[in-house]
Amino acid sequence: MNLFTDIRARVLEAIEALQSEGVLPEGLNTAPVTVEPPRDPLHGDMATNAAMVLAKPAQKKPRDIAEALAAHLGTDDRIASAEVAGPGFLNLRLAPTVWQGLPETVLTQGADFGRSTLGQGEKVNVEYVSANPTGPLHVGHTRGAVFGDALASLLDYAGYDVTREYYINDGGAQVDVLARSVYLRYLEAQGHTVEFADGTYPGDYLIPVGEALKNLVGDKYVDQPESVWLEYVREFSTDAMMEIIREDLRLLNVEMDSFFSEKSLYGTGLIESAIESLRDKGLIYRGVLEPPKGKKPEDWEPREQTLFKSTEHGDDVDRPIMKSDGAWTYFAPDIAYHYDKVQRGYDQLIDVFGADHGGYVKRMKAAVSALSDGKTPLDIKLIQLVKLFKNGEPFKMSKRAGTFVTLRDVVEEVGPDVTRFVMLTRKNDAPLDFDFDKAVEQSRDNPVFYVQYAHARVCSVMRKAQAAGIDVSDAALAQADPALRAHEAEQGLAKKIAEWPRLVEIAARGHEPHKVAIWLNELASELHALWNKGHDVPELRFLQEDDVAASQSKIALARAAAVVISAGLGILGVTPAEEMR
RNA sequence: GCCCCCGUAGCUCAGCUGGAUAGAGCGACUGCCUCCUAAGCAGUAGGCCACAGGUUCGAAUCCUGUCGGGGGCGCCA
Repeated sequence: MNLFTDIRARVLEAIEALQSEGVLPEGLNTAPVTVEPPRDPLHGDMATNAAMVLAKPAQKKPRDIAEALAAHLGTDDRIASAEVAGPGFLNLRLAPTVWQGLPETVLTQGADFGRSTLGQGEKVNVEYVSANPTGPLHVGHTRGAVFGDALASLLDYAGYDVTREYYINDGGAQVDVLARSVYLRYLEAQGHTVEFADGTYPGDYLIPVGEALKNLVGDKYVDQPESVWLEYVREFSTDAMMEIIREDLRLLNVEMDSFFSEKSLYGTGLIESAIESLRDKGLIYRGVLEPPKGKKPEDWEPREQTLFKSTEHGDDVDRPIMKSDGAWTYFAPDIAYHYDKVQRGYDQLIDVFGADHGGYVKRMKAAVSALSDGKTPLDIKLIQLVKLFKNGEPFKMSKRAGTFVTLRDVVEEVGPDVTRFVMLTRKNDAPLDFDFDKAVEQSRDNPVFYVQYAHARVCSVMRKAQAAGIDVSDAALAQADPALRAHEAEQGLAKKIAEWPRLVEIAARGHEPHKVAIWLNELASELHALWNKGHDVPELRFLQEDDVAASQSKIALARAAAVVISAGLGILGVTPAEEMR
């Protein structure tokens, strides 16, 4: 149930009525008509721009249209008043009974209040994390993991059929590097002294992998050339790394529906058929690219390569898909992978990349556009860096030295709930400061705590009420008398709650889960405010001494807020706290 | 040189598929605990929404340009 779309539908009815009365001409485009909360609550509960956007096509004064609409809308018993304001806004005030009745709706629908049909069951593939299987996940991956997971949940809640997918980059040279590094650890486990040259991974996390390899194959690969052991060790190592990564994701409560291996594209004809598909469209040719300007390419020399005409689909230059030695570039398997996604019948694709991959956005979009004949939209969300702070000091990491702050480090320090929430309080494309101290601080400026606390307060009231023998089951609260929560301040909270379904749609449409986190903070603020008003105005306290009916009615409102907080936190993957400790 | 992102209160940031007098937290100042958790609430102060044009009934929001910050730019993944 979305009050805003309900009322918008009512406005459109009024427009139609005016058309049949001949006041407005037929054939007006009503798509730009919106019904939204006004910036200033003094203007009312909802405002529509209908009169202003229709004024020009209808060749009438906005205020005249607004007056006519107001006359029609005034007859709806949900609408208490409709007044024309400013340049032609129509401000609507809803009947108090609408707000008083809201908790009943919420408590009847539970977590489904806010669930939307926006997605119409469309199939969406959200690809995220997709870290190279060369080591544990670090903080940067963590943000991508949390973002992708929350986005997937949000889209699911908004009515999409979502697949969470991880693309395993196990086909390139970096897994050979991994294999060599593990081989060194293997030799080490055999008692050899080894040295980690540049271009190997010196991290300690490979020590147990080397040992495990020793336990499995004994000394079979000692003193053997790479050609003997590379393939086996590579497979063994990537499997071990993926196990570590899956375990890291479990720590964050991220669960993938599907893992797609890059390696599975090689030698199976999948890359070839993807490229063939492009060739059929006349988008593959042999050619020589211009050198990039302004970047002084030291060893640049013209080479003829096999190119994808990505410029036909919005890219700046055409991109090589095959090296001059005839091997595929990394872009080729990426094309094949996305071709596979298109073939699997998704209506929409979303890729979550690190911000350092910003240069690949256009070519990937071009590829998907070409492969799907423009039918499958691809949205690429870039995740900016996470800057870590501890004791006010920036926390540095160095992958080269093998010491970096891992996902596990963060989660073990502050827990999955805090990790997830903090990472979702900023837009994906804005850098994020993550302060370990602030993240666990219990104060107003820690949004995790603040929202959790609001939920816990409601739970606290309910415990008190229950102890007093009051039935606070959702079923009982839904039956409570709405008229006993008629105070203006109580309606204020109800109005905030009523925004939830609309917020879900806005956040889902924009692929912006951070909006959920920010809105939850606002909702929590409304609840804390009402709570504190109870200090001065006893009738606003949720628990009314010796008045079961009033208590139930007011607690129903609080409980409705808690239900929505819980649903919102659920999308973010954060557990709502029952009490604070 | 080209492409992408960003520039909003002293600080950290919301708001951006155009809407009325631009918001929140922190910091500063002032109030509120005989009362469901003061781990909270209320209020005051603080702005040329980087700059200049354009589109529009209306621009922080869309377009163009300038300046400033970050990221990226053919065989590397």
